[in-house]
Amino acid sequence: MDETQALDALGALAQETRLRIVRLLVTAGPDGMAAGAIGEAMGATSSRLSFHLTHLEAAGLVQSRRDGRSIRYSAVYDALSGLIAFLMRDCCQGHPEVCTPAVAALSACACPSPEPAA
Amino acid sequence: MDETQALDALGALAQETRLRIVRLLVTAGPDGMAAGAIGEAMGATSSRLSFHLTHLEAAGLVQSRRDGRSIRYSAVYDALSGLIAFLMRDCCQGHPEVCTPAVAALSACACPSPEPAA
DNA sequence: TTAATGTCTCAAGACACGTTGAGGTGAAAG
DNA sequence: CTTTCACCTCAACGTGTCTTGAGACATTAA
Repeated sequence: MDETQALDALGALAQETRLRIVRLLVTAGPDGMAAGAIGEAMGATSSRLSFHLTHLEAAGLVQSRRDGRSIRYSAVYDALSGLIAFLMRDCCQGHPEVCTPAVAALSACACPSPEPAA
Repeated sequence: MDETQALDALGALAQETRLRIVRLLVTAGPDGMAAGAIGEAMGATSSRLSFHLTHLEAAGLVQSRRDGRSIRYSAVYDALSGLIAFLMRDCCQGHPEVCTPAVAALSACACPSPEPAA
């Protein structure tokens, strides 16, 4: 992820409704949710919801596919992990003060295998 | 870090000049840099720079202290790591697709000790 | 076809954001 | 004390963002 993509992603996440949508879709898993279900969870009108979903999709954070008369939205995990990696990149240039607490927070979660394939 | 703080931090980072300032200050280390040196690196007028530095300080991402006739700004590492932890929190609820690549990216860097004190 | 459902598009308005330029404040030097 | 330097504050302007409401499009059922 380059700076332009990171700025798009950060801008997309820097809005209450959109941040909640992404968090909702991440927990919803790969199948995602229908737009209507998201709108109900957000308490947003269809127009407002569509605006934010379009914004998130343009930023590459979510993707959509039609399913019958619904449209299902799901999180793009690569985009989110890419953004996190982008934010962590700097600290590795001799200043691990950012990385270490982040990894500690990670380890405190229930992630199965926190070590890479290498 | 709660949602409100995360939104402030994301909004502060979602702007080219501010994102570059933060990245510059993270690599600059705990001593930080004088406002003038930051402005020179950014190619920004003093007014514009001050606006963005004030914005970043209000978001808790940087802090300032006077040093002679200069004012030195430095990154607040806790805020950045807190934001990253906030973004990674969701994935741990059964969907490690976000965490794992992020940790892999971390390990690919030269961070000395990627395991917490525990 | 007609009707109902789910979602998107568009225009308009209110509001927030980023930049600029002029001017002000605090600290050091002569 | 006056000047210079480094930086901040303020008002104003153009631009972008978010919300709303009306309407259109696509899909399915009767």
